[in-house]
Amino acid sequence: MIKIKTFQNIICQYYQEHKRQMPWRETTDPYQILVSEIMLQQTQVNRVLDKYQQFTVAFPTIEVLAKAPLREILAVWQGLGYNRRALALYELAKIVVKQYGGQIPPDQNLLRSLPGIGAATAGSICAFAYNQPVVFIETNIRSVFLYYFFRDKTGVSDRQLFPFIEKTLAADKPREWYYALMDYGVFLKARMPNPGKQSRHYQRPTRFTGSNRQRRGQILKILLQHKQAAVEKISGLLQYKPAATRVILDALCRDGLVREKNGRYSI
DNA sequence: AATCCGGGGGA
DNA sequence: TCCCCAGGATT
Repeated sequence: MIKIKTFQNIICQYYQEHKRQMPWRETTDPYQILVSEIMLQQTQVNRVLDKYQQFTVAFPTIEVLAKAPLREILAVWQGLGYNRRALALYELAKIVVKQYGGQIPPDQNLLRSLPGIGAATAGSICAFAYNQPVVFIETNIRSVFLYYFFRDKTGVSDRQLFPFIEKTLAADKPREWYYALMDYGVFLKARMPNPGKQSRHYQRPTRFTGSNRQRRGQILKILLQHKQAAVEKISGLLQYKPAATRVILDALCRDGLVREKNGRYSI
């Protein structure tokens, strides 16, 4: 078993020489860090960079975001994927402005109670925005600990990993430490088969082309281009059966991303 | 525990 | 083609 100090030195040394620069690492504004964390959920860094800049320019504060029309928010989000995240962020902004005086709560449990924020994002915000020595895990961190402490093991649960994350945590500089861990995880995955496959929680990606969620994205894009439209119109543009198109539209309505009035759909 | 939810870059 | 990404919510 590798010594804790040795492990820490490897991670820190790598970080000193190869740390990645990102705009959200240059700020301590909790709102901007929140935006980046939501965007980074299941989304690679290089695809977030541009959207993050656009979004934080269009909605520079949480108060501005809370007052913005959903349509404008989704318009900026368009192309990033998982559009529910934009809606959740919007709802979160309204709650924070109304109930927390506009301050993003510096507390894991409070954060987790907010829409679109789970354990990983709550931990990230506490570490990166508030420099708290919290213990959390996400995909890059997972890979690092699987590689160094569970080599040749399979079916490893996060519960088994947490004690190691806690023991090795550089509690005097959690923000930098977690940046370093994540950068190292990216590095590991670039030079070997994904260690994440050793995780009990690993799931193979499902195909996207021809999927329901591809059509959801296409429908949202159409509705952003048209003020409103009936099922037949959307179905035609989509080249998809009207009945099936309606099923997807109704699901979008239930999610709160789309509205229906007198048979016409809009955002 | 399994599924659903977006979209794109890289191998 | 396949892989998988700073995950969360729902069932």
